[in-house]
Amino acid sequence: MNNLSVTEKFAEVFHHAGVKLTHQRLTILEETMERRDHPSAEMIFRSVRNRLPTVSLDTVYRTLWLLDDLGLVAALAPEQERIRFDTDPSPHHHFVCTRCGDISDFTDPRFDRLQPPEAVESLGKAERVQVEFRGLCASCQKKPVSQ
Amino acid sequence: MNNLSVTEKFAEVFHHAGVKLTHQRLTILEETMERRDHPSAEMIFRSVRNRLPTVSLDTVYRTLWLLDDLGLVAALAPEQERIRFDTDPSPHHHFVCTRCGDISDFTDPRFDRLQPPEAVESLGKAERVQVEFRGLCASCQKKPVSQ
DNA sequence: ATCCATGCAAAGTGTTTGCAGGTGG
DNA sequence: CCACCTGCAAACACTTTGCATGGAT
Repeated sequence: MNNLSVTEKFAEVFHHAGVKLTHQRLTILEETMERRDHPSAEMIFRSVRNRLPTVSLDTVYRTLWLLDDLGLVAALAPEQERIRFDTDPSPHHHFVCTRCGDISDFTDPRFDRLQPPEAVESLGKAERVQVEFRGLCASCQKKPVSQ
Repeated sequence: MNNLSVTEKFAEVFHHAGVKLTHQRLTILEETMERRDHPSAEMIFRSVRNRLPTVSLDTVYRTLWLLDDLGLVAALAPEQERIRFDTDPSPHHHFVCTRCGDISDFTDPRFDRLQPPEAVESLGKAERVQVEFRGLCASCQKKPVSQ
């Protein structure tokens, strides 16, 4: 019964946003939500294809960005963003704008001293810690609706 | 005199790594280190081109990855890594392997409650915080020298 | 003199877009 | 039934690679 209510919740989110819940989208959503790694579009594409052999990669991309818009998944980099380099070797932290992708630095000694919890010890050897706040940057807040 | 010693320090790092400090590399390094934004390869390419009109984009790429290897800059995504999606809507944090790029989740209520310092308030409206530990994951530690 | 690095061009990869036909609400 | 969505293919953008020349130690 939990399954049912989860699907219903999805349906409601879709309905509220005024987008159609096609069976491609539902399949992509299901395959996506059941993962606990951090899959690329390609990885999701492969698992969706097992259930829906005719689905296309571009539909997976479009659907993932849709889910990102709806807040059901979180993209780990803003759309169309390419690799960037951090040129500041001293310890600092980031504020990332979820709309324009701009990354700003700030410093806070409290954060520099954060120690990895036990859970991390088993994952690997932590050499560096960085705190990331995400939200709308000042300049994107000023133009609320514009693209 | 500080300028001089900084350049000397670079020269020493290069020498110690057994790579040549060509004037292309020095120019790229200088243009890179003087930025405090988070430039893409293309952005660095444009500023280097002002001083060195014949430099090619692929040299900039190769040099940036070299600087990353030397620890002089930090790439904000592992090499060849494409966009990934976080499918877990609940609050959690990341351990990122700097070699293979694998992202693992862990939870820690202490981190969920971190408040943005004043410096962040002026940058934008923080909606979410995520702590990221970086280092070698357990499986990469086991194969220390491998490709 | 030798090896490494560069520039060029082409290939490669991941991602987006235009369009015609199909489908959900 | 109409607008939205899909699949296909082509376009696109960013990044990497092969190779021959040039340059540094």
